[in-house]
Amino acid sequence: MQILHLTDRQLPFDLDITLSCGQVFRWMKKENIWTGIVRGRIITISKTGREIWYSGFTREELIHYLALDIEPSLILADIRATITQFTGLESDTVFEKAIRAGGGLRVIRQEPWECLISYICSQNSNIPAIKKRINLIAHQYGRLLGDDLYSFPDPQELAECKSATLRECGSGYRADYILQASTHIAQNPSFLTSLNSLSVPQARRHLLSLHGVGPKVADCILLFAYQQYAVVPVDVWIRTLITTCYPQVKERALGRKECSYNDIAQYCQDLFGSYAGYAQQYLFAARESLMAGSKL
DNA sequence: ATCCAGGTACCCA
DNA sequence: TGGGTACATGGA
Repeated sequence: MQILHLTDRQLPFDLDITLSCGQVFRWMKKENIWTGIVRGRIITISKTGREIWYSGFTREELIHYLALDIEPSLILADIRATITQFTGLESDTVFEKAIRAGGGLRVIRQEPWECLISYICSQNSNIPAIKKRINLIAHQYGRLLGDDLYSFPDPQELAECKSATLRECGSGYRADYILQASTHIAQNPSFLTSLNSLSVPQARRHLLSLHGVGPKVADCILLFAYQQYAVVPVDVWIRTLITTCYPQVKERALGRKECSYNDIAQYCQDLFGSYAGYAQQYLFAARESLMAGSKL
């Protein structure tokens, strides 16, 4: 067990929100200790005040995974400046409310492979169901690491499994998506790492070529696994929240019945700027209180 | 019981 | 391109 003391520049940091907000699905909290599996290793993290107690990671790995090397104040300042520039207003009530609720949230650095499968699994499901599904897949196909904790299966391991048993993990119709993506990655081992050297639009096109990966899933992977902080995944919550809190966005539908995926994403990028994806996470994490506040 | 969820593929005009 | 629908499953 090691200790990391957070500096002023690393604040605010909220471990609970960061690991439970629905960006990553396999962390579990028991008696103030979070346990997770990253790259086949068991990791524990807990936080009391400014001290982070951890095991399984080196200090550098911990900082990298939790993105503690990025100063939240700089991100916040950038987003606020863009809001002011775009709206002409001094501050944004909705965004500030989200920050008060969850300003300590960090967008963590996930492994591309597990992130890809996780978000294929996520479609048309609520977060508790997604967590259960992914944990069942790890339990079924991963290696036992100890204490009922399993590694996330690698592409070969998943590619070799049967559609029917995948469905027993609660995957439903997503089983074939998982299978096809696994097969593709197993046959093209450099697929995910090669995305690092591509532009965002190119990387997005590559991700969209996978069966079962649409715009929302591709954008989640770009944001969570490739640190493309300007990318804004648009799920049903964000769509509802943006159209409710920022009704001006409907002007962008231009004769169409509803805003398109891209209308919403582009509006967020115009409003929040180069950290729009980060801003999206703040809004997503605070969605209940924000929607309650807007009486809808 | 009914509705809905960090959507996508597929079809049609 | 935009609009509609089926899809398996589990949570609330």
